[in-house]
Amino acid sequence: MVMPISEATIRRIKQAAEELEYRPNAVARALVQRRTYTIGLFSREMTDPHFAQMLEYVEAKARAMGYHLVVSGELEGIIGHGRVDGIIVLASPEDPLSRRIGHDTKVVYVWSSNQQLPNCVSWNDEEGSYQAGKYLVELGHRRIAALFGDYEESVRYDKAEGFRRAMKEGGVYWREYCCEAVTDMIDAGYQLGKRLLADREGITAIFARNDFLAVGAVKALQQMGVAIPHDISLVGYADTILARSTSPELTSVRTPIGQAGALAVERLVEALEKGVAHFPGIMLPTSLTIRQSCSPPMHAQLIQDDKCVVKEADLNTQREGG
Amino acid sequence: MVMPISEATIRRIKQAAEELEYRPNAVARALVQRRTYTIGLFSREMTDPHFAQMLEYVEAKARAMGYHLVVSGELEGIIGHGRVDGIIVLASPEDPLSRRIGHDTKVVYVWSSNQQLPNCVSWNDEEGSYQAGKYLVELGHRRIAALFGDYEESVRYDKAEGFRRAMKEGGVYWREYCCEAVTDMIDAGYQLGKRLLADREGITAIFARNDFLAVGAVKALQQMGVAIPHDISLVGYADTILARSTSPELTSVRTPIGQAGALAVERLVEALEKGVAHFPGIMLPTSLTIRQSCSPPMHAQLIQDDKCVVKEADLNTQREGG
DNA sequence: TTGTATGCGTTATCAT
DNA sequence: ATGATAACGCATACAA
Repeated sequence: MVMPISEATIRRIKQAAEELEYRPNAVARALVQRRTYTIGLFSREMTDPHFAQMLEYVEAKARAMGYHLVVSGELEGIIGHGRVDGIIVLASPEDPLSRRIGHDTKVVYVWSSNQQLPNCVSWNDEEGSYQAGKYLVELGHRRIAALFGDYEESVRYDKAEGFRRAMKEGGVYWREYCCEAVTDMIDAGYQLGKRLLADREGITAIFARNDFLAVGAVKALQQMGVAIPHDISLVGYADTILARSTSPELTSVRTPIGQAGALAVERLVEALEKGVAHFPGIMLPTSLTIRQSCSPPMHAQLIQDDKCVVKEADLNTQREGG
Repeated sequence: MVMPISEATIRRIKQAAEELEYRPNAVARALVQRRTYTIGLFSREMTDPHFAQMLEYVEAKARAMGYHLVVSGELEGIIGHGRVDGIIVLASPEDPLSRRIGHDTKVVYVWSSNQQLPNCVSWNDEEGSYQAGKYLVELGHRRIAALFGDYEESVRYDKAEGFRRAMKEGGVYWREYCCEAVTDMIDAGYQLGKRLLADREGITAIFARNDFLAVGAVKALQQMGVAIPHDISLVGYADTILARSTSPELTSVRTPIGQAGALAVERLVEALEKGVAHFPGIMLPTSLTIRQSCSPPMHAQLIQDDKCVVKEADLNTQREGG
């Protein structure tokens, strides 16, 4: 039974604590309370601007809720040792990596998904890519390229599917550009951009799977004297600082990663403090941050009909800029 | 006295531990050992690509040394509660903020400084800026602008001084561009770039205090049809991903922030495990990452100076590469 | 070699 | 309303 404590006593205690500069030892408290008030954040890529954006929100929200944040690039280090009360995992619950998390560990996943996954705060990259593709189609583009980079990354498939859906729905011609073993995304974008121009397919718009590829493509286009968006429009993905670094600045699909991170903290803490075992999952909308890298296709004469017949002369004109 | 333990016993114990899936409780260990094997990382700006680059190294090094990493944007949260064994502070030891750290807290600072400060892993932004300035002077530039952004940030002064030293030493004309209350560095760079062009002072090279300002300046230059580096050369600072995002890619002063972070972890752990109270401080060299945003001033007719007469023919030859 | 007691700093319980 | 005491899970020192 909890007894009320007199005002005077409270003051006295606080006074003494202040004078002695007493700070309760968090470790001892954690031991007896079985609560560390610490949450773990796992991520494979800390250098990614996308991650940095999220980290800021997660740290701020965790702090606001009275929790500390330990960051790690290795799962084993933070789980199973009573070091953290729960973890936020920047990976899909369906990722093989997630199998290494015991069912006793409270965890919230933050990742892209095309469906609501339990204990997962997500957004839909399929939808985001669809939005990008649809936007280009609605601007009037009839020959569109997608820069996907390497084949490996699983996230690519969602994006590829969304993009394809928009292309099919619009009934336009499209072409996908990939390459193997990408070590440098910007350079990959540059190489693919050059290949795209060399192919002379009369492409008037490009969708890039991420801002790195988009930025690389911008290099290729500008180097060949192709004007953005006049000659070719371009959409990036993730809306990182990179999208603001080119001129013109890039229209880019914005993923709600910051908000997702903050929500993940909220849900995790809720699970921790209210004993909620699972939550149904949250799907956050993606959006398109429209900047200056897209316009309707300006070479009206290039476009004869839906099938898009390109005149040789115009192509040459287009290449003169270099 | 330590007694040797038989091989058989060790195996037996390990076997049992494995079978029972025993994982020692880190909190209880921390309590009795008075060691949490956790270090704190304090930083004000987690979104900065500069920070992201450092985080990766700090986390990796800490993990490699058997330590965990808690990240916080607030100092008070991580110190004085026995939560961490020591902290790495991304600020100068001379920063007012550093006064809030008790002398009982093991701390290593990571920050720019023009002198070796105790318990501080640093690099010299004065030197870095000098290198950038000197590089431009040696390329033959005689009218150089510096983009400093806002007046407030203290780090600016080191950079300003280094730049000025190079200008004075080279005996060239220079001009500094600042603005007040910067909210968006890229935009500030853009605004300052436009102002610079409007001033029509015959500037042939620009030094920017950071990559954000540089990227903004690139926008302004390209928008006004000024060719980089043909008409104006440009040097950024920090060598972040932004420096690789423009075309041409930016020559940028590289600060050894990753290495500094790793070293900070090493020194901190050393202090923790060997009881080293202080270390004299480490000064790491800055360098210049040379890309394609700088060249000798190409407007030969503009430059009467005998130190740098460029022939028109050479200019044309040199431009072919682009 | 192996078992056992004590303490780490706090919270929670019980008795006063 | 307050003081004493037992856990929390582990490491260590000491006894067996």
